[in-house]
Amino acid sequence: MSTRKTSRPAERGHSGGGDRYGAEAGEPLTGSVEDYLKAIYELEEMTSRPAATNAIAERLDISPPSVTGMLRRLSALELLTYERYKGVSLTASGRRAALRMLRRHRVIEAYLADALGYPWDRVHAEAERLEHAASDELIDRMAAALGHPATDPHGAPIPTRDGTLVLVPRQMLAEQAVGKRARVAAVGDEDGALLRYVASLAIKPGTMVTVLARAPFDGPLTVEVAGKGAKARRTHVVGSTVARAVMVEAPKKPSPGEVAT
Amino acid sequence: MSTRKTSRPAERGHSGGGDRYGAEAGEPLTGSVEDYLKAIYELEEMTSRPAATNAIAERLDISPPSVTGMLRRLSALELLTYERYKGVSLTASGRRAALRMLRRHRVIEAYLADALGYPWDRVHAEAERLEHAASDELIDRMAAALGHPATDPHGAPIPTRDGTLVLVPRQMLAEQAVGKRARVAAVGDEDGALLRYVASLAIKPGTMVTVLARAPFDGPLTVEVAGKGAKARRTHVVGSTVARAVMVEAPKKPSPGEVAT
DNA sequence: TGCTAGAGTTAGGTTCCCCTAACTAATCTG
DNA sequence: CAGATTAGTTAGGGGAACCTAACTCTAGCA
Repeated sequence: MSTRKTSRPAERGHSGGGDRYGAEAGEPLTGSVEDYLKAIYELEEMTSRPAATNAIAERLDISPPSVTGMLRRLSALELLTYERYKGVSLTASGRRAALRMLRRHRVIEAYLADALGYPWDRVHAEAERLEHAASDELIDRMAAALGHPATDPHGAPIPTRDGTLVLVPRQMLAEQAVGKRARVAAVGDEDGALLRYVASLAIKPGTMVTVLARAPFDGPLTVEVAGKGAKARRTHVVGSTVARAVMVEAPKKPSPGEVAT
Repeated sequence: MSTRKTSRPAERGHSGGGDRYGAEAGEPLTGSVEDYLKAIYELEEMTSRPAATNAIAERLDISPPSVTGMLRRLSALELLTYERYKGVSLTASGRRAALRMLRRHRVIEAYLADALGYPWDRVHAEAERLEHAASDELIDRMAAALGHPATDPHGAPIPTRDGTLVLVPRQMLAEQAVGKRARVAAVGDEDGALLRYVASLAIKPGTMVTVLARAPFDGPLTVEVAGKGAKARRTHVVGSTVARAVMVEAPKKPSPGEVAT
C-alpha cells in the first residue's frame, strides 16, 4: 500500500525538504546545500572575487576537506563553477537559490522582530534554522503581514520573490571620513553580543552618526551619535570590530540604487 | 581557531538541532527521533497498548526494518521500553519529549491559522517541518501572541509547557448513538482533502451534529449539521472514513477532564 | 498440537555530510 | 628563484537514517 516516497535526495533526517522547490523547478536542495550557497554568495559579494575554500569552511564552521567535497557536488549540480585550487563562483542557478535563502532568512528575521517581539540580537539564530523548514507560502505570508518590508531588523535589504536585490551603496563606519555625518544603514547580524552592545549605544539602522576622531593603526573611533530630544548627541569610543560591523550609507551619487540579479 | 562544534549527534544536515533541549536538559534529539516519539505516543494513546513496529512504520512511511533499528537506538537512549517481537512503550522521558513535540506542532498550527491566515487543511504539513526547527522561545511567543490557546485549529488539545495534556472524553462520530445531539470536538488533521471536504459540510470544532441514521456494515452515516440562522440544519451522508475522522464530545460524566503527564 | 500467515528481525547496502591525517599546489619572501 | 608558509586536496573513516532481501518469531486456526 504505502508507496514509499521515492526518496530523491535522501532528505529524510535533513531539513525536512517537503514541498519547496528551487526558483523555477529543480529538485529541492538539502539544508546543508542551502547553507553553502548562502555563504558562498555572501563571500563573493563582500570580496568581489571567487569564494575561497577556507573562507567557506570558516564561515560555516566546517573543516576545509568537507568543503572541498561539497564543492564538487555543488559543481556537479551546476550550482557553481569550481576549479581546483582556485575558488568557486555561483552560476546563475546557484545565485538564484542563494538569493532565495537570503530572502527567507531576512523575511523571517523581520517577522520575528516585528510580529513576535524578538529582540534584534536573537532573530539571526532562530532564522538560521527556520529558513530551511519554511515553505515559500509561509515566507510570502510573513512578508505580506509586515507589508513587504524592504530590509531586515539589521538593515540588510530583503531580496524580492523574483530574486532582485536592491543594492544601496554602503561603507563601513571604519572607513567613514572624519567629520562627515552619515546615516547608519545596517549592522552585521551574526554576533548577538555585538548587537546588544551597539543597541546600548543607540546605534541602529536610521541613526545619524559622525566620526569625530580615528586613532591610528586600526585604532578606536570616537563617534557622535545623534540622540532624540533631551539627552541628544552622545559621543562614544568604539573599537575596530564594531566600526567594521556598522555600515553607513555611502554619500555617493544619489543614484537610487543599483540592481543585481 | 574555530573550535569546531563538538558535534554531539552529528545533527549537521538534519533538522537543524541547534539550541533546543529536551524538557529538562538531555541532549537535543534529531528531527527523526522527534518524529518517532510523536508517532509512538499517538499510537499508544489511540490503541491503549504498546505501539507495534509495523504501525509505526506505516505512520511514518518508513520500512519496518528501519523502524526496528531506530527502536533499538531509542531504547538505548531510555526514551522507550523495547522488547523484541513485543511492541514499544515510551518511558517518562520519552513521553515528555513526545508531548513537547505535540505542543510545538499544535501551537504552530494554531499560529499559522490564526495569525497568518492559513486555511486549516494546510497547517499540518507546514507545522510538520517547523516543529523541528523552532526554538522553545518561538513556540512560547507564538502561544502568547494567541493568548495561549487550548486547542489547535482541528480541535486537538495543546499540551502546556510543563507537559500537561487535558484529555477531554471524545468518541468518533462513527460510534455516536443515533439520535443523540453532540458537539464536534476535533477533526483528524492529517488529510488535507478530507479537511476541505468536512469544512464544506460546515463541520468544524464547535459544530453541533446529530446522527440521524447509520447504514449497517460500517456503512455511511446520515448526519444533521446545525447551521446558523437562515439555512440552518442541513443533512449530509458521510462515509466511514469521515465518520472516523470526526470526533465528538463524549457525553460522559461532566468531570472537567482528566490529566495525563 | 502442528502449521502457516503475517509481524518483526537480521544482514548487508546506500547516501549525505561530516572528520582527521597526510599530501600537493600556490604564493609569498628573502 | 628556492624555500617556507599557507591554501587546498586526496585518502580513509564514521554516524545517522534510510532501503531490500531473506530469515525467524508469534499467534491463530484446523
